[in-house]
Amino acid sequence: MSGSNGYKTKQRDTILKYMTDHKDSHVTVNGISDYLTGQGTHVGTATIYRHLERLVEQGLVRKYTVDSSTGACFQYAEPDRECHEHFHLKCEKCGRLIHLECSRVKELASHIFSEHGFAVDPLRTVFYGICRECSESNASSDNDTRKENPDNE
Amino acid sequence: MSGSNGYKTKQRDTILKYMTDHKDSHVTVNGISDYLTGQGTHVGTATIYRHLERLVEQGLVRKYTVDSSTGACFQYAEPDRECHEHFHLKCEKCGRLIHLECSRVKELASHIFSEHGFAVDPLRTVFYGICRECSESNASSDNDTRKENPDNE
DNA sequence: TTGCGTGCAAAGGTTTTGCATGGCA
DNA sequence: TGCCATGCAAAACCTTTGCACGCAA
Repeated sequence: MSGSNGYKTKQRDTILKYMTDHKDSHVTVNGISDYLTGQGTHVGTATIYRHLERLVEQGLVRKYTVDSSTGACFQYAEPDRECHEHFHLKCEKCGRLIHLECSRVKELASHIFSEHGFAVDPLRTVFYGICRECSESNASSDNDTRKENPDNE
Repeated sequence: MSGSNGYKTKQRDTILKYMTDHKDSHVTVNGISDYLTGQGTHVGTATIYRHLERLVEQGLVRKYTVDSSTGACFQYAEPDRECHEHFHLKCEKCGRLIHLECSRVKELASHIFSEHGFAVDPLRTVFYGICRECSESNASSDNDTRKENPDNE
């Protein structure tokens, strides 16, 4: 347990600011790097990885792994309200990652815990299926949108 | 949606046998490859990937992604049981796969479809978390009950 | 014979690591 | 001044893809 969070550097502030500015969506290391480079505030990839890893350890950032062939997703976790738990829907057709902020899902997690003794981890749990757009366009023709980079809304 | 499962080859049988022999634990591509090579039945990595991908599409195998920096995990799913009817809980501690027969979960799937337009696929969706036994013994200090990592490090 | 399956290697992508340098405390 | 942080590149992985050849049907 190290009491210090490390030095306060410009890169640390830059990354943390980016995370808090995008706390409503999940981001990738590539996305962060590209954005910062575009802003003229280039930060090395290794530095981003190292900071993100530390932030995850500190509980300030959550790490999602949707697919093993794509990269990891990160999202800022507000330290105030830990109840900010939502689940993710992953469309197997277009690869989109949808945030599901729904009380019913949280109720189910509570039910599974109280009745079945299983503590569901929202961080790891992803619902796989077909999203509305894809299921509508699926009936007519085949859209062969392979699984690839998730968008960033 | 092709009705055929492809040719019946020696490699296909070998991989499928390995999966059914290890249906109580999840395995990695590397683990399969190493084991088969040790047995003198070498199968190319690409072939393993291609077969696993097909088996996942057929619903015979489930694919887990625990972490993006490690590889994907696969586990055989018995076709006998009506696994399309219920969901699965995967304990991240002991690796056990729990079949959850619960109407509340099905209700949730219906809710997500009707309200959010997303058709959840029960075959692919797995709830990650900690099972009752592991959370009870969690107070003590057994941390790594990994039974399926022969030579990781 | 036809066409899929296989193996090997190369490619493509993500994440980690080594090392010299720069910056915080 | 002493370390930690950073950047760059290389390394280490995981996974996919291309292509020639083999084998099932």
